[in-house]
Amino acid sequence: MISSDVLRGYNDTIILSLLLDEDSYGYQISKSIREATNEQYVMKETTLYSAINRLEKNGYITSYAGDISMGKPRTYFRITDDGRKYYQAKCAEWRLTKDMLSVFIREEM
Amino acid sequence: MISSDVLRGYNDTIILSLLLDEDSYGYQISKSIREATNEQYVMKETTLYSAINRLEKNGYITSYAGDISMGKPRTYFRITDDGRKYYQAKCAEWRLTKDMLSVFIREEM
DNA sequence: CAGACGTACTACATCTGATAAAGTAATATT
DNA sequence: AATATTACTTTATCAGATGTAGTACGTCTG
Repeated sequence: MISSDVLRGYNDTIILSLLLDEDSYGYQISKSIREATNEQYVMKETTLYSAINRLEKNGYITSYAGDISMGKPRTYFRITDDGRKYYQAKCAEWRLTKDMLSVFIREEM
Repeated sequence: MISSDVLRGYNDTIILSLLLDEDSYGYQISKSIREATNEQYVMKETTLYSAINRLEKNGYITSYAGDISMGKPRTYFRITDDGRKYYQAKCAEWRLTKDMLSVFIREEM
């Protein structure tokens, strides 16, 4: 089981990474994450939407009404230029963090 | 400069990793972290001590009075068997998390 | 030997992101 | 019209990080 604490602050990055490929909406984003991680990481519904709202508030994504499948119409999200920049910055930060923490992680004992 | 928020949940692991080598006390642990990361990561004083208190409360470390250098006597910390187990579990968790998140991190764009 | 100084913490308040529980909204189906 | 389905929103709570400030204990200096 994956600790959500270490991913804290990276849920936004995960979502942006998917939106780089194509516009998407809540349920599909959630599904993509599950599939990309072989069901290892399932982002909670409230975590997903609070991340989405934060991203939109920060100007990293924009939304537009989409088509209907069954039920309430979907809201699609598209990454913005600021979102791309933020994504790149977070990727760089992640690489630094990863290398740094690896100093304290031992393969075997 | 790395934000400790990124490492949230792994500050405990970092401290345990240092205590695997030798017993230590607050100030020295802090210094070791700085040195091991080439000053890239400087754990805040309050973060350090709150992590230490949490570790002790959870039974992952024990403390004993040490000698004096100048000022208040040091409290030394020693990792327990439970602490070793916890450390190993966190290392395993970290490897999983690292691989998982790497799916969403792109080297270049 | 009193007061300044240094080391080693502790207390308290605040912030952010994750998340549980529950509710709302819009549309299709029966 | 009632129910089901999909797509969210609202509200409240929690933990870990961190800023600000203060305390405790010892040495050093005049």
